[in-house]
Amino acid sequence: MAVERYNHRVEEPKWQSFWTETKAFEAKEDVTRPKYYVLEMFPYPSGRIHMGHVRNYTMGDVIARFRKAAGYNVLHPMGWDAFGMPAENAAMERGVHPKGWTYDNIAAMKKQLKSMGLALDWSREIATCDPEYYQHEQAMFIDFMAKGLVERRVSLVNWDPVDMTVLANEQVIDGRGWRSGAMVEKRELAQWFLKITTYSEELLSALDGLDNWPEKVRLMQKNWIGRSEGLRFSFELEDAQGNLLTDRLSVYTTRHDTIFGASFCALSADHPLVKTLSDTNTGLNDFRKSVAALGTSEENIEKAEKQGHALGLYARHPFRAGVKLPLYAANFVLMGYGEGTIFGCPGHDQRDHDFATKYGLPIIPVVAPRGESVDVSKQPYLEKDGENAELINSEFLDGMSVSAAKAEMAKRFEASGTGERRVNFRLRDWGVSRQRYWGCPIPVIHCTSCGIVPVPKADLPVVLPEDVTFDKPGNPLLHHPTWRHVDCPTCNAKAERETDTFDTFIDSSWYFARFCSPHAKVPVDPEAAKYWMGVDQYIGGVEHAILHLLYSRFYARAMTATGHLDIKEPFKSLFTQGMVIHETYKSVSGEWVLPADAKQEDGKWVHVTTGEALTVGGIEKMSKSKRNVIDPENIIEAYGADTARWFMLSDTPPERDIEWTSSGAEGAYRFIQRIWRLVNEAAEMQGGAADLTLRKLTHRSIEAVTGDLENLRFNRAIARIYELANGLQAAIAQKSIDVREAAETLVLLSAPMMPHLAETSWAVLGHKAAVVDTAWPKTDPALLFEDMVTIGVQVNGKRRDEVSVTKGITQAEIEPIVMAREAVLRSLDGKRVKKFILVPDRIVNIVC
RNA sequence: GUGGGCGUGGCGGAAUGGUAGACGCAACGGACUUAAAAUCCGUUGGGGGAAACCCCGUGAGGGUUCGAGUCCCUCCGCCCGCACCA
Repeated sequence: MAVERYNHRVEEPKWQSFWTETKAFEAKEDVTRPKYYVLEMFPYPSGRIHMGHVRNYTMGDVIARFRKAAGYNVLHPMGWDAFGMPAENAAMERGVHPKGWTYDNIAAMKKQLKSMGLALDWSREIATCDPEYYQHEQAMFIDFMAKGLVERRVSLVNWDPVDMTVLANEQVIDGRGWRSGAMVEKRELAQWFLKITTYSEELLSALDGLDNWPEKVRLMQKNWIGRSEGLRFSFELEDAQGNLLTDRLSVYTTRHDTIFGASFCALSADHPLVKTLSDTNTGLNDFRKSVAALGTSEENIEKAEKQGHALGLYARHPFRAGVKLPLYAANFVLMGYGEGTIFGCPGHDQRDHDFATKYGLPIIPVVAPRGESVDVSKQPYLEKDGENAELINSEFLDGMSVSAAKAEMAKRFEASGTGERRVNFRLRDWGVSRQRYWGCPIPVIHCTSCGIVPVPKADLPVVLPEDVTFDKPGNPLLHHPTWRHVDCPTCNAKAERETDTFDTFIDSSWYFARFCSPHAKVPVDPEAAKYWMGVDQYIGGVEHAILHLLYSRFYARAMTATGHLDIKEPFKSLFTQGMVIHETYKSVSGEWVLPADAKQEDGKWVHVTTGEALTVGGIEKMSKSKRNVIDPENIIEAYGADTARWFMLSDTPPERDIEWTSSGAEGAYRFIQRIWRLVNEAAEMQGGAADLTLRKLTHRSIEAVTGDLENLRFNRAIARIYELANGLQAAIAQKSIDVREAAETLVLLSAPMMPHLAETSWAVLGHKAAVVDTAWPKTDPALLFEDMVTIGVQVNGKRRDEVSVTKGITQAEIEPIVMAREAVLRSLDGKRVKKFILVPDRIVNIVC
């Protein structure tokens, strides 16, 4: 009798309601049980989920369900990264209020996430735009201030002219704003900074302990922090007439060994000395402007020639009396690094070489391969360390290795008090002021007599006013008629609120900690955090490798320093999943065409309805502009959440990009129907004989799937489940085998991936308890043991035969068996055996 | 430029230095059906052969090893990060 098809439209909502009603995934602290905290990067409430969300949250969900079944007390929460520019853009474009827009989006996306059947603890839901949440952010900021982790200073900032706000260095990509894509300008503004550089050294060294982070992410953070060990020292300066000036020129270098090869000094166009000189030097002033106009984008840097402008001043060589190094303002020296100055050693640095060649400056070799000569006239010699190079033309350094010369030079500068060893970092402090409305208000007040006054904690939260307008550019908070006018908490005089809001990356830098105690009156309840933190498995996109993941590591330290947390590394294990990609097509006129409208005809791609020729545009990340987006809601409606989940996990390893294909989705759907048929057939079968082959397959499957899920190898786990299903199907066909264990195991092993089908199937198999309350299956070691093993037989490394032998067979035992094999004798062809190699239970290789 | 990753059938991809291509998709052949869909059975890296079986094969070339997709060297190609960092 044919079984009715599995109807996801009935079954999926049914089980989703069941899980909600039974509070199946609500987490409670229980110190008697091991905890497991699994977290996916929470979404920005854009309004609809996309396939990237489906993939991300499916992976986390499989881990959560698997760990729960395996006996862990699982915390798997969800929330909303709800502040940010798109809400304001919607307000400006459509006249809706950011708050209403955001909460509508949250409601819509929550409904969609629920339709995925995620094992989430919704009782812990948080939204960062909720004063319940951001009041704690404000309180912690005040604590950070007291701890010296906050600074307000006027600085050159990255100004995004489209979003009309400041961006952090991390948010400027190729000279453009990470969100708007507009060329970033430099502006001087008073800004709030979080002193992330306090932890430069620690954020770097602690990366070594993050064993379960991708090497790639650790390297990216390492390069971003950018530690270098060098020497800072200063030159005496003189004017064109040789008069000693009172100012000295401070430089930072990592190549102090090459000081005798110095032939010029270069200063950033933004260096204070250059600025001062340019006030009375129009040529220099023009040069400064041309450098500023060039920008720092990738193309510009590649094209830009080294350019300098002589300052008419000279630095006195510290070890060679009478040697004078001309000073230049140069376009390749950055003000933001070191001292904003360098001494140029053209013989051993590519940029310095370019510059010296252009301006006819001396190129003096001071390092050479040991015992050899070197020609640096055409290109610099770049040996930086090792013992195979020696110093030359360098007086007291001659003959030393590079490292020995550095040490000697550092010693001499330190002895004379004109320099010191210095560790330098590329990492800058985190500018967090944003001139936006839809963000967390910065809880300070500006008073003309008291200066900066933090808002007293009793007055928190500083709530965003809702009656704002978006009719003019800039910050609506600044335009609000009354909000910013307050009395100074200290002297009661008229004062003004800070109208900047926080960078939204602050919101996401501690939400994982808030999930431990989302309703606590303090930012984080210490007992709850002690139990749940850190996150055992964090999953998200690699695009957050630096921004979010570095800020969060800083925040954990800052919160620990202020007593809000007691853990320095928030994410024990990190996994960065690949993107969801899909084919693209373009019409002759250059418009993107929906993949559904493209078809192949005589090997050429044409439009389904118009017949117009199409070009294949490659398989790319799903994006609206390329019209290659597949809406998860449609897929879930048509095929069900289990199909979407199964597809996302099948075939492609989770760290790689996965291509969405309709055939793949249909394949997943067919497999669901197939399991359904197998389960129903198995449920109807009575008795039958135990079959050792099936039982061994069953237990090997448990073993393999368990290991694969522990290691996030979802695609392999799925391949194992297919094998078990194939074995079960073959056994059912025989009609005389007891298939119950195999069928039940199939259901339980696939349950983390296809939870709805698993629940229905489990009930069909006669179980009263739900799968979510059922333990992960256990292996029987006796069934994992194989007494026979098939071993390949090679002759001179080529496979010629295979033999089935008892496991653990010795060479003495197997040799006569193998040497009697016809295929082996034929391959040997009468030649004498030189060597007989047995790798136990693996392979035999006969060398002749 | 620099740091990292990757290169395996028509496709996605398996493979602790030990029988390359598990598993899936697609394709093809067959069964069932009036027919189609669904389902089931089978074939599917290339070449040779009636078959047994043989030869070739993991980007290219070399090396280490009894044995290399895996380790080492050189080269080619693709992808990602950073980018004038002194």
